[in-house]
Amino acid sequence: MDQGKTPVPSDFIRDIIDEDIKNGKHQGRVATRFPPEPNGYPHIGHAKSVCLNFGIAAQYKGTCNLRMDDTDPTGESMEFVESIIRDVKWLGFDWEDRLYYASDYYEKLYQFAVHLIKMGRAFVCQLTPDEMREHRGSFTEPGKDSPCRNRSVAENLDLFERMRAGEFEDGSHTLRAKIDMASPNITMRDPIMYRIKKERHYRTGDQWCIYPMYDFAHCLSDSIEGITHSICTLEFENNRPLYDWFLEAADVEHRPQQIEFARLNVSYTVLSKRRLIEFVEKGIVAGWDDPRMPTLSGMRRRGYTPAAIRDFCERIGVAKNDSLVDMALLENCLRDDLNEKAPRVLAVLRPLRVVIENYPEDKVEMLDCPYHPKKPEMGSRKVPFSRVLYIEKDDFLENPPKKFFRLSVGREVRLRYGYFIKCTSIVKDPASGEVIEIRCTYDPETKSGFAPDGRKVDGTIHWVSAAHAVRAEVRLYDRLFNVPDPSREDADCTDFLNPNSLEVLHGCLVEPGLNGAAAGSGFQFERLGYFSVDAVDSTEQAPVFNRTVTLRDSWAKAAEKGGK
RNA sequence: UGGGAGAUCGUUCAAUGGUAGGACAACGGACUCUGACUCCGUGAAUGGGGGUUCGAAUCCCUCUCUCCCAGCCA
Repeated sequence: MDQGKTPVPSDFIRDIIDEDIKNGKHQGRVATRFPPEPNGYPHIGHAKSVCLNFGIAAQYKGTCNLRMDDTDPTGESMEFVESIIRDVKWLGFDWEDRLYYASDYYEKLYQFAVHLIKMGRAFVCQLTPDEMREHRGSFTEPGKDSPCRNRSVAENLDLFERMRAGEFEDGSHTLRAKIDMASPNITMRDPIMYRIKKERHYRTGDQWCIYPMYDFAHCLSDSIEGITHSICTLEFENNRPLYDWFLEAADVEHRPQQIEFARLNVSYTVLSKRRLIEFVEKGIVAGWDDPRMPTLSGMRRRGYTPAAIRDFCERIGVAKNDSLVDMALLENCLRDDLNEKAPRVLAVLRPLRVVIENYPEDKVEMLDCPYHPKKPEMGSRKVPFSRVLYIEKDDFLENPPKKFFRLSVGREVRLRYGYFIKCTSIVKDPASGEVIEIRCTYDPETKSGFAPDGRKVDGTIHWVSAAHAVRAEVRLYDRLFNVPDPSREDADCTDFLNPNSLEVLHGCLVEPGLNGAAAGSGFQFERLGYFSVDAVDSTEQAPVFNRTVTLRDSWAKAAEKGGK
């Protein structure tokens, strides 16, 4: 597993832990957990939590458990469990043998519930959902006690047992904590602990028809596992008193501490699981691993590296402010990592034919091209050079503006790791007027990349040999949305979908060495960006590339400004 | 509206009574067989108003704004 950069641990959570250790709380032990509900694929927002929890555990030489918080059978599945396991592993974290499921605690939780009933702290309620809502009151008005609130312990015990036995219909009965219907914190108004759902659970099957609610299950699961610091997101702040209440009421010896931090938001993307599910179901994207998705599986397929994501999670920091992190930071982290690791190769996305008139017809030279300009240890490969080449369409302009460093009639450029070539004339399609071929001469003395007479060229462009190049399909991805904060702009953020988030390029040409390159491997196409192999066409062995991220391009930026 | 939480460069995270700093973004320059990379530099912030103090981002008061809570979701 590749290692990321060293963590820079300093945030309010670590301050709390330092203080706890100083005070000997939990005997100085640190135990965290990452507790996803397996009802979707994990995304970059989960990565923040994963890095935080596992990072803290590592820093304090503690442990971090992976726990499936599967207390609601609706929407949960083994497919999602598997995606979580795969992606957390991929990120580079190891929970050793500590993979747990809240569903494994169902019996224990049931016994805790029985205990609460016996202590007179919970009761079976027969209010309908509508009545329950009505009894709950509002922000400004206190709630009303349920008529069932003062049942005897014996009756509650009996009813709860029968709930478990399946005697009642969904929604007809609930088990509720007896707290305070007048609490200003609505979470504390006799919250539901168990509901009846005669639904098959992906792990426990039909064994249970009552399922514990989050607030009841989570704190006790933490306690069972000996978690010391239960780190969750800000929306659970209101639930913290309840977290503590259940721990106290259940009379457990171990009392974890809940700490909340702000969840991640990234500009131009949406990280709401509900919405991601919607994109998949509506076919807005091709699936959970669509390279445009902010899911870890999508990002992996796009060519993101675990190290880049870990680095990002460190750089964004941990705080309690609502924040919207600039996508540019994520891309910067990725470029930082890829810049070190990605081999450089030659590829042409939009080919323009070049004929070198003074180069022999049948001659082929194998030019030595290093894989990384600053890392000779990465080695090199031989790339064929011949009379007919293809260059990037963008690298030739018939009427170049002043600061254009590339090819134009009468101008000379260097072919990367090749020769200087000079454009002598162009061939146009008589019908469209489009430039379809450019004719050049080369200077045989410039093979080293330099001219013996010391003359310089403005630009160096990339190329492939026509006779040797491999055809490839290249998919260019862009942000899924065209507003920075789609989820805050409107309830239905699909109004802000970027229609150009995917562009498929056929007829791209890559250097021969990329023939049959392994799926998942990543490269930098010189001057074009970072690309990763999505798949290899089984019949032609032709690679299909995803563009991982673009290179910074000051020319494009200048051109964009100048054009306006 | 009741309760909870938060407000620092464009963005994000620091600074916990003593020179407001880093990263990303922006801009400028140097270098360059990738207009990349790298390096150097510049501009840029304490939500408003009071108070305490020799000194306040930090403590107090007040105002404003933002987010979360009225699922038998998590």
